Amino acid sequence: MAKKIQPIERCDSDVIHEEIVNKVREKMPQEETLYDLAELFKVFGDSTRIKILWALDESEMCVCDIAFLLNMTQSAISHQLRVLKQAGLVKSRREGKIVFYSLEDEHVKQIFDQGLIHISEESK
Amino acid sequence: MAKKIQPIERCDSDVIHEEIVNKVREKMPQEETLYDLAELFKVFGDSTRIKILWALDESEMCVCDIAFLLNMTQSAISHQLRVLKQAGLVKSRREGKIVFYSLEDEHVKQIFDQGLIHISEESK
DNA sequence: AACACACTTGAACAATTACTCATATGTTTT
DNA sequence: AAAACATATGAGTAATTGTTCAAGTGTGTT
Repeated sequence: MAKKIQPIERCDSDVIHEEIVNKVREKMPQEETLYDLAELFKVFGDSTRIKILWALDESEMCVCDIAFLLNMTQSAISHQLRVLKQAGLVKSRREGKIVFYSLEDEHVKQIFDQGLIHISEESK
Repeated sequence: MAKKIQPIERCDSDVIHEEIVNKVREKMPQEETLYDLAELFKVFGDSTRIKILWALDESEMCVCDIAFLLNMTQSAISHQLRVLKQAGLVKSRREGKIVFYSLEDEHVKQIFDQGLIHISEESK
């Protein structure tokens, strides 16, 4: 993305909404927390990764099986697994030549479910 | 992102993992559902939008107040509000010159909370 | 040792994206 | 009607990202 910043002129309704803005500012979580939260959701924001996570929620799988399941190259899957691992969403275990991946914890499913609730509401 | 596709050669462990892959494939939701889910999380995957959503969870606000709160231009905020509106996450209401935005429903907070749980687990 | 297999990694490229800037729209005030 | 304000929108741009391709690492087999 690009750069942020710059001094912003406040609109004329300043006086009117001053209190609201101050109240909201007080209650906002730390900048860093919100950034981390965005980073986490960014990881969920790709259909390949969503599919991988969904698959792993069903069963531990090796890289080549995930690639086969999703009809993608091992390389592409491996790159995405790296992203998922860095986000702390999956873990791996080597068994000879094969590396098995599985979900790191059960939060993934819960995050999915909340998303699905929104989607199903939407399509009404 | 680039394009997907291509015929993928299955790895040699075919026979061994065939059953698992088939079982997982059966249980996977529709392609479109997973795509929509990724699209939804993509919207959450930007810290500006996360901040806007968080602010609106505290209080209905007009564009210029959000811009002031986040120290960004009205234009930038307006562009992001458009994205949020298209995703069905926020709604707007005009009052004279001013347009007030608010959350469309209460799912937003719940999706946040799940994300925060993951983050706090992570930092242990 | 040489080879094959499962996976990882780095560079390159196309597609996407978040912002800026300039301009347009809609509303109120004069 | 003209001017001012709040917001929206389109084009342009720099940064980011997901995939491909080629080459690398690690493990088992011959």
